[in-house]
Amino acid sequence: VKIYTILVDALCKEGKVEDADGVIHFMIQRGQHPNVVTYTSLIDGYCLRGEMRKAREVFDLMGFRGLVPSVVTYNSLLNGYCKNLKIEEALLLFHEIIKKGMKPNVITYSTMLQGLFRVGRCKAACELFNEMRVHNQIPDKCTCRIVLEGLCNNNQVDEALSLFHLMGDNKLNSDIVVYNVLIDGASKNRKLDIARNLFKDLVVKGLQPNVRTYNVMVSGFCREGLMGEAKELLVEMEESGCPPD
RNA sequence: AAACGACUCC
Repeated sequence: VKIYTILVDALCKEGKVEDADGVIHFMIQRGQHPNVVTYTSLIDGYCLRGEMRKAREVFDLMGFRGLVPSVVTYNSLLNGYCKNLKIEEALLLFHEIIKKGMKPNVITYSTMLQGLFRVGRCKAACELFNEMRVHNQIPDKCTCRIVLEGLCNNNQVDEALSLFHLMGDNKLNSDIVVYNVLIDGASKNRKLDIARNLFKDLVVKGLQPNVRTYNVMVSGFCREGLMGEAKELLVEMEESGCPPD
């Protein structure tokens, strides 16, 4: 079952969901019954393609077959709803997890947070962000990135920055991805001065800008028509051993 | 642990 499941998962990740479904039928014929992990992989496959109806069918089918969805199963389906902006379904599912007596984990919360931010429901997102600590789910780097990006995408760069500073002296400060998120957020909100400061700041902290950092800065400059500065950065990329892609 | 969340452009 394990080896078949690995196959199902790999096929799903390549978008070959119908092949994966075929493998599952084959498994059943052979008396090798798919388990929760197998079905979860298939659900994730459908979600990645935005086929939420099919994903839901598989989810329900699991139930009929007497399998109990795990928190990962819920997370996969939740992610599908969030990515496809079906926020009401996502919220329903989120509450269903709790009703079933399961414990949402940090990934559940992060996924839900991202969904709320994507539809512009910042207030609800921030409340959820507070609520997760109450339930002893400690936000990790990934959660923080989602929240900061969510704020930036909703024209709340200043709030994102003060939150970033509040989060202070932990691992976030040495996370280049967080800087990428903030720099991109600032420049998209036409606050290039802030972006420039963040860029300086990360260098001061001894962080190495990566290709994405530069891409974000360069497009920021271009957006404002500052082609000179954009070119300077391209040169800097070559010099610092990080050639443009 | 065989399954889930994160950064630019596309």
